[in-house]
Amino acid sequence: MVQKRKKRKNHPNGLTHERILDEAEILFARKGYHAVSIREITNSAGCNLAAVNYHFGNKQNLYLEVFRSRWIPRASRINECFRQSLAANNTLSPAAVVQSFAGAFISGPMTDDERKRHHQLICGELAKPTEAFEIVADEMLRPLFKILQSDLRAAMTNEIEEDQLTLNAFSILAMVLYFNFARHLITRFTGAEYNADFKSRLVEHIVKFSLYGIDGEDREILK
Amino acid sequence: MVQKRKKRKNHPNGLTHERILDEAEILFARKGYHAVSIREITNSAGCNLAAVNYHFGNKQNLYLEVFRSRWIPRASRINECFRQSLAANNTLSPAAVVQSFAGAFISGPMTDDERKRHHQLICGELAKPTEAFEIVADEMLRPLFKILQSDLRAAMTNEIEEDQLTLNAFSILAMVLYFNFARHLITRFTGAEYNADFKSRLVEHIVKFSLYGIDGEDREILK
DNA sequence: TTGACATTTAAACGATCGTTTAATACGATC
DNA sequence: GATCGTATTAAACGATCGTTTAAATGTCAA
Repeated sequence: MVQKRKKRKNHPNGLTHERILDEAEILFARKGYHAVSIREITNSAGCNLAAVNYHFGNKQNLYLEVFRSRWIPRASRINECFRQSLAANNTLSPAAVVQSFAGAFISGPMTDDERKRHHQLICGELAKPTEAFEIVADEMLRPLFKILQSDLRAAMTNEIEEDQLTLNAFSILAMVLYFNFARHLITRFTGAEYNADFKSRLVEHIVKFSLYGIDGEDREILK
Repeated sequence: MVQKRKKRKNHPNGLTHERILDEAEILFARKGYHAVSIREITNSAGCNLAAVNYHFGNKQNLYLEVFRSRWIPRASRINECFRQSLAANNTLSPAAVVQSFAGAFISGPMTDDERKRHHQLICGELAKPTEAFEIVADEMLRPLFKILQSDLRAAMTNEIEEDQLTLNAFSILAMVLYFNFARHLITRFTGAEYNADFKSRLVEHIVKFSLYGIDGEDREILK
């Protein structure tokens, strides 16, 4: 259960411990916790069935470890991307905040496969929360949400109530999550591919909609 | 498997066939398809294990029947509520469209338990789509979405491109679904109860945000 | 009342689940 | 090369899964 100093000459790609986490994430993201068996994971990882219980104790803990060692670090990269993208602007406008936020999630620093896995995992937790949701909410969502809120407040010219600001931030988050989340609903209804063009259109739309609502089209945006 | 003319004097509350559907919906909504066993359902329904396979063939088909006989009719009530709420206005404004739409989903014609079940079921399908998603998308979401789109177009004064209109409708749908969907995320971050007051605030917010974005607070809305 | 059909029941099926065990293989240290 | 702790393995555990079967029961029509 503990590895201190040893290395194995071992498997073609990486340590068993890591291979299990990789395959577990892929399968949990694709099919959900209960639809994946330990045997399925260990077969994909090319190791023995008992390896999961040896390295992670049990299935539930493997699932949590996927979030701790895979999901959270990737979420940090999104946050960092948001932060840097916002810092790149010399003026702090609401448009810049929303654009940086949406861009970090929709275009972001990840490959498409990574992003898909990432959102499918959080999606499963939003749908049927387990203990993993505690990790995600406390370590990622709440800090991110606070930052979005304070950045928005700092960027806005006119006064706004705290409750109103919170709801606005939720609405922005709603669109960002939804456009990742309900991706196959959107492609089904529009026929649009989720390529670079469409994603930048989405970001642009979210910015406009967040600033001016459904009539946002006609106005100037990036000041 | 077939019932033509018979009636049983039977069980305290209703026919076995219906009791199974009721309990199945509750459990599928609460825990998800794979986390619920047939034995759990039949125990809750107070009937024999084999009743599910007798009445519905198998577990998967019971799940689909929950959507066909429970979810879809309730979704139709939401659509009807939206339609009537919109017809109650004498003028067709974008605000009226969004308000009717959001109101139908968030306040709507259902009890809170019903609405929770309803959204948890669709939520599971959005997260990990099964065959049930085909039913939901074709019989409910697509028609509803078309209506929202055409109502929006009819209500708007200035010209707008079709693609832009589609994205606007998606954004409205995003907020409506999200504020039901991520309910426990919102209560966790805001501490607000989902009571009648908060729900009407949500509807009001969605209307304002959809019309004027994050700066919507200061302007006149319902003309 | 009897025959035909619908429904319910108890029991068992084989398959697969998560987990455990005990033996073996390996790698670093002495 | 012997030793010790780590890692991997094959095998089995009991539990539970979805499904099936065959018998019992209930209900209506004749």
